[in-house]
Amino acid sequence: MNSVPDLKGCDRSGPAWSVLPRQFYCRDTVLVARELLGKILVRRSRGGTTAGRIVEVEAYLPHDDPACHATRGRTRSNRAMFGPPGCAYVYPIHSRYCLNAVTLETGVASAVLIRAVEPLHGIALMQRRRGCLAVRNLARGPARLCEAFAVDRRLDRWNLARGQRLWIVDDPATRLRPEEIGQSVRIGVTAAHDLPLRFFWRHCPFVSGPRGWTYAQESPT
DNA sequence: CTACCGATTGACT
DNA sequence: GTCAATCGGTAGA
Repeated sequence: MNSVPDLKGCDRSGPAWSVLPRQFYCRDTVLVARELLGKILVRRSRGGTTAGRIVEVEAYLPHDDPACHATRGRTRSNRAMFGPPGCAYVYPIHSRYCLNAVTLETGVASAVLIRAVEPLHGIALMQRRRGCLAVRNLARGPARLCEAFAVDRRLDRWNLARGQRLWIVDDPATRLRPEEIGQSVRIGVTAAHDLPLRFFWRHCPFVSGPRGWTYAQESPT
């Protein structure tokens, strides 16, 4: 269950890629967000398998973060965020979907939004699902990503640590150095637009956002 | 029930 | 660069 035999063409000779365990997500949300950069998102469905490298994420915090969907309390719609870490939180917006990974601990609502991946495997399938040929645009943006990976509400609360249907694997060959990680304010949010909780792989063409942002922001701290 | 709004995208000037 | 389509979630009558 831990190997990814389907990933022809992007598998590398070296240590086997392992599914990120629940423990990975049971940590500080910003830390999880930064470490998710470079990991591989995998989706296996009846139509086939797609995989892509995570290059852009945003953190949504449990406290003092008005942009977090759970900031006004628990509802039927956002209950995934209050559930166990390591599960998916799929939220509909503008008749599309966005994929999050729940973090921290059960009962505390926090998550990492996966905003963009670099398509690695199953590109033809993504092109068909998206109705788009340009590889750069297949999964650049949270809703595009979900369409390319056939992620919808049925995967809300799905356990990403199971290694089935939808999961994330470590790629030991890819470790981002701190200077390769850019940081900026989150895109599109109206509340808390001052918090720098977006993290992305600098100089990566598969990152979303207005032109220039990719290279503009330096990471403080 | 209605009214408003959004963690978006793609088309267009 | 600007802008509107689109629809589920949420709040409020």
